[in-house]
Amino acid sequence: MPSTSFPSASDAATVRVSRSRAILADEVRGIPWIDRLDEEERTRVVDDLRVVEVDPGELVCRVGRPVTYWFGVLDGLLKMSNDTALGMPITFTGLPPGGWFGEGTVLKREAYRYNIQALRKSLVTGISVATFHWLLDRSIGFNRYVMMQLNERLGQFIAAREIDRLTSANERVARSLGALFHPVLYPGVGGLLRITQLELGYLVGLSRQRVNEALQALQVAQLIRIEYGGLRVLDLDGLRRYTEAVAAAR
DNA sequence: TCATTAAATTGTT
DNA sequence: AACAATTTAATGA
Repeated sequence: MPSTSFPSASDAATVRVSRSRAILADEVRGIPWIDRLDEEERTRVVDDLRVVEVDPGELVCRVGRPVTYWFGVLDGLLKMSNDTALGMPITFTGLPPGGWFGEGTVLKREAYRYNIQALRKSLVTGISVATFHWLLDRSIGFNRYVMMQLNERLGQFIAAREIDRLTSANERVARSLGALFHPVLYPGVGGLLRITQLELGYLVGLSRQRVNEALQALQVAQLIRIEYGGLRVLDLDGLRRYTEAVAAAR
């Protein structure tokens, strides 16, 4: 298992729907918008929801493929990325538990505009395009959630552009973590983000060593606490405001 | 439930 | 990239 490279999207397998199963009652609780629905809506949704286990490197959806589902992460960690014209992959964001994606393309019934790849063994669920639109046509609560989602996601993309311009590795890690700990977008994360330093490296585009170094700096700055297989946030605002100048002033 | 072993993750060079 | 140290997960009595 080489630690330097991650399977590229081009030669990775795509998850098949035939591998999916029905959702368990316990797993339904991990869906942030389920409480916004009434009895009838919830029944139809639970009936429609499919769950599939995704192995590291596997693709949940691929650029250009027709939209089939609106996806959500129940457990694990996914990466949203795209290939530039030059063939270099650019990571937009990580998707921790509680995150839902693809609403933009589902809304317009277009093809997916990015690749979603599992960084680790993950549990992914989703509802069909038909059910998505059915909900959109009758549930105000669902509409509010989707609107919030679109709005917050826009903010994330803007933040991602800023992160790309940052030269300091410490700052990049800090800002990326700030995005990953988004309490509204990823309510499943809570105070503890389950992510290894290797996975964070794939996400931010840094070596594991450099990520380790950055995390230690952030821990010294009292912004996070490093735990085995994960990170705990102590100061979310501080993470987002973090700059090298502040650290140097210590 | 506990002890042992294997695997995963972190810290360091 | 390699290595040692640490933590967790798996196994079986």
